[in-house]
Amino acid sequence: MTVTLADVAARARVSPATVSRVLNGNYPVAESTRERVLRAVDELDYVLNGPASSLAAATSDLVGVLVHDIADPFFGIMASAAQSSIGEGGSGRGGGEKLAVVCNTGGSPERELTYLTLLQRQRAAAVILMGGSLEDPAHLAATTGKLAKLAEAGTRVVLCGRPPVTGDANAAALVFDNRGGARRLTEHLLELGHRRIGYAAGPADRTTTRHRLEGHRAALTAAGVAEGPTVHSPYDRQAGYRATAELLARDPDLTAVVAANDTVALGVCAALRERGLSIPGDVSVAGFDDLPFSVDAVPSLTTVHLPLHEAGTRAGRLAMGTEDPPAGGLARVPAELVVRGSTGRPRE
Amino acid sequence: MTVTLADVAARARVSPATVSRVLNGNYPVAESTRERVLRAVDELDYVLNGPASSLAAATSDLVGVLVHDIADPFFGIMASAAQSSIGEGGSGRGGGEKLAVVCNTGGSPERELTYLTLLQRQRAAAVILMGGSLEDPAHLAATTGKLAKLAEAGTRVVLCGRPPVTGDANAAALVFDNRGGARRLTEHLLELGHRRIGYAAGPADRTTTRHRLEGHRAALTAAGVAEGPTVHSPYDRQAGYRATAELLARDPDLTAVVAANDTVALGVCAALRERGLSIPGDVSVAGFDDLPFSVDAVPSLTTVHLPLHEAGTRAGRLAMGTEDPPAGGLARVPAELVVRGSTGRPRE
DNA sequence: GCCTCGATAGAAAGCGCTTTCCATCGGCGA
DNA sequence: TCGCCGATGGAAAGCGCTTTCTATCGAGGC
Repeated sequence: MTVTLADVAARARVSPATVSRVLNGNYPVAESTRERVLRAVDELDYVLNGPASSLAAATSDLVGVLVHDIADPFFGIMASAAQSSIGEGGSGRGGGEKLAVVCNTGGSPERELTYLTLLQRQRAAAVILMGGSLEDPAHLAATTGKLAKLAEAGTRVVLCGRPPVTGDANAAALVFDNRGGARRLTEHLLELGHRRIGYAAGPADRTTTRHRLEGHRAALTAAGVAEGPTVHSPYDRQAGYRATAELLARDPDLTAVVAANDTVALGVCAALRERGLSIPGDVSVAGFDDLPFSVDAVPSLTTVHLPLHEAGTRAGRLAMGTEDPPAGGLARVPAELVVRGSTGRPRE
Repeated sequence: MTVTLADVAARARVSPATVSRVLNGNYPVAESTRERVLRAVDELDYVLNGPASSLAAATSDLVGVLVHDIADPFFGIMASAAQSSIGEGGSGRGGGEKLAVVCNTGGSPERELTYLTLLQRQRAAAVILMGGSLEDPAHLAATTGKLAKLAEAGTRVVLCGRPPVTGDANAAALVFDNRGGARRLTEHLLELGHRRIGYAAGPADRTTTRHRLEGHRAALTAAGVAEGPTVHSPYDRQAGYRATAELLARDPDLTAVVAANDTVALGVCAALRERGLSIPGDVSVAGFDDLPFSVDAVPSLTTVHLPLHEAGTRAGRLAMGTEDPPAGGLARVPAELVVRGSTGRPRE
């Protein structure tokens, strides 16, 4: 029914072994033979049976990319970049065509684990975990254990924007300088003269949230400025909207609000505007990530630029083995302050 | 080294066949036996070998989701919804755990074909194609042929936001009412009194572009209003920005600009604002899709709402076979006009 | 001119699972 | 009490490929 490798072999008048060798290209085959085989493949419209191939070779050409939320451009950009760089790599088995698959964990540790198991089951060639992780110890232990098992089974593990757990030696990690970026952002606000700064943070139990908050606090401490109100909430627009009400309730005289990320900042702006507060006239607003839309916001958003595309590309290369893992298994990705229109001097 | 099904069988003192049956659950196994097996699985930390399983069963639990651009929320939202509904479906083989993998074609027909081949190779259980297709006949023929082959091999094919090619009987299709939505949008502008309307269209060779443009023109024709300038460009912000310059050059007296989608509309707004034109005071602007950010735009965007989440969910269910395919294999998804702040009466 | 060696190609043994027969066993109707 | 049936579980034959391990054939080397 379906064409098998044996059919191709018969047609090309060679053994199945030879066909396999031509297809995988890691064994010398005479040019004339190769051509004959390729012609047969073409004529029969043969498609390799992936499962059979993976079974025999004990590895597949699947690369898993785990993200918290595909619909969020933060992940979309990284995932897309990773997928491109994975697609272009060309030396592996099966003609080097790797299938990069992105999986949406929804930020849930259970689904993360489920997907990791599924990928382990498929004998994935590599796994990339994007975005910060939950700091819940139980979750951390479970995930780390699973990753160790994957690594042991020959699956390459890459972390992108996720700090490695100590002892997690077999994963290459790309970590964003969230702390430094957040610090510079708050310093910028302080330099402008702000002294009452609210902070609309992300979920309390995420590494990313903690690091950004730490950077923010470090700047305040260094300047000897008292910390303003902080509200934790999810990484979405609604959250920013609601957090703003809370922030303002806690300190009606805020002159600036720092948001966990650009999306949250959008919500903050909407809430502020609704109360008749002008930006940055009455209140300055800052985001984080520098997502594409932040330049289009009105006013355009002061934020911290994260080279998401580059990071994703690099993660993809690491997963392919095209790029050597960084020394110590960990590379820092810089975060750069971008000053735009949403921040200014406080009034009076 | 790695634990195999045979190991589990030995430990549970049953045959491999029984273990397989317990794991796949489509055969009666005594409760006590089942428990023994599951305990053994747990104790040995056994993970099924996917390739082996797929090889023997001649099908895998992979579901491919092809999108033009993951980083675009339009696709992100649909893909994410599809992935959720696929993850929750629970009756298939391997415990019903399907692995929904999203693949980024970048809008390139070649990559689309490559991914389809890769999925065919993996014996995917289903494939979902999201977003309009290129209308290039060669491409259409190639893709249709490939889809036919997939269907023939038992892979379910679902189109979501992509019109089925005639004769492509074995695919279930969800099509957006792009024509109707665009028509209502332009009618809205006409009712407001606009007579000089520019159109920042998408790429000329996409079905989506064509349908939206057709709807727009239908409204104009019905009202007896002459068509304004139209510029084709990609579906991104930059494109909208540039298109606006062109549109204004062709007709400096435009009172409204309709954009191919919300993202493009954002670029249009930016360009307009930069020239000192107020929205909607000087020029009204409308988008399409109603992506989450459009409500946050300033002014908030008048657009056409597409139930992307619902469509994605439905596509996922169709792929899982959880939902019956629509009669005739084709279901229309409504597109609803949403009037917000970016459109108003033309001046004077 | 014979033997050795490099370059190719074939034979065959799995890879780890599923699934089609069968075999077995306890219970129930006659 | 005997035979038959439904409910379970085992044996074994693959699924389609990869990959040793060999075999063969020319070309040189001495």
